[in-house]
Amino acid sequence: MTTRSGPRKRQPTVPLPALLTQVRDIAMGGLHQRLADEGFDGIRYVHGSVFRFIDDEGSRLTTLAERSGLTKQAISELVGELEDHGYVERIVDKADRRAKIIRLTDQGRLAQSAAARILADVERRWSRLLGKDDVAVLRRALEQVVALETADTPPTSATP
Amino acid sequence: MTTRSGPRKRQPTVPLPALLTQVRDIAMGGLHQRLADEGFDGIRYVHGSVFRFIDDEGSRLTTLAERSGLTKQAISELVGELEDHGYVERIVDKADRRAKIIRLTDQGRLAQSAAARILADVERRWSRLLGKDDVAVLRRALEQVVALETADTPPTSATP
DNA sequence: CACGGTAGTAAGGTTGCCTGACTGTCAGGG
DNA sequence: CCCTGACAGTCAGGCAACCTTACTACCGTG
Repeated sequence: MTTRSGPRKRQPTVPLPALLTQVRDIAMGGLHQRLADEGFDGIRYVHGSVFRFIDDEGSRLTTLAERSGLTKQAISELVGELEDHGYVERIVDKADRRAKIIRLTDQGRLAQSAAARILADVERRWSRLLGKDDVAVLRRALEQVVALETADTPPTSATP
Repeated sequence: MTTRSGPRKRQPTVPLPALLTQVRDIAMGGLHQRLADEGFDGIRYVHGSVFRFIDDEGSRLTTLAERSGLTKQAISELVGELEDHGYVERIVDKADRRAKIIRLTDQGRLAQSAAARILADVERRWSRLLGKDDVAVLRRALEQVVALETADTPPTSATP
């Protein structure tokens, strides 16, 4: 049975934050569904913080933490999981033996580009459904809000 | 120390889900900041699921759970917290003594309309910053995506 | 070469949910 | 009637995704 919503009173417009969350969940749901379909196993929403922020030559844990706005411990756990699934590897930095370079494996690179491709597909699909211009405006508007309203707020994780 | 992001390689465009999350967090942050400023104490993000879905005449726990997509237990805890802060009250339904009607107190109604007012302000502010039309398109696009992509997915919480 | 700073790890706590099991109440049929 | 299945809500316990505090190993500089 289909989640009866019952008769809503009040509530003329859906609050914007709720809309944003719903749309994000739709996009993320589609992304991870298709990643799983393509055989990329064990990738969870949160792992986006690694895939999104890692450099091609690899990055330090600390760097990933700074960029994602998470703590080193949080990132460390995510990296550990991705390592277990073979998407990244930790290699000791020979120039600074305190540090380890987190680097995508070949499989990791595949997953990363698959994710990018799928998200591009999602945007194209939406362009088809509601018009190319509207989706372009959507994206631009979101980017501008972030640019204008971010005095100095660290990014709140959020996966690709 | 302003969260040095370092030189990003790759990543031509910010992934859409990340943008959506960032914008939502900006809106929600502003909302709760201003609610706190206006003296509405103890309201947390998650409480939105109650304020958003409760009817003016009050609603049952089960109804709130269905509408929000959360479990009865989760909603129950949120309601308990709001009750502690005086925003809602649980009254036994005389027609069905299994049920309790969750109803906003006067203070709760104040908070609810303050939230609506503040969110409207946020949208107005963004209209000023990036053009009325763009924000209108933004909203419409989000609503359409939800409408078109939601076969039968229960709403994922998301606060007002 | 001592010492403050940085890279990463370890341990444990908090938040926001969930599942499963339970109590009390309702309503329809035997 | 009252019995039984369904429903409203609560209780207990668990898990995910974070966080803070505390530590060890290594770096570079004076």
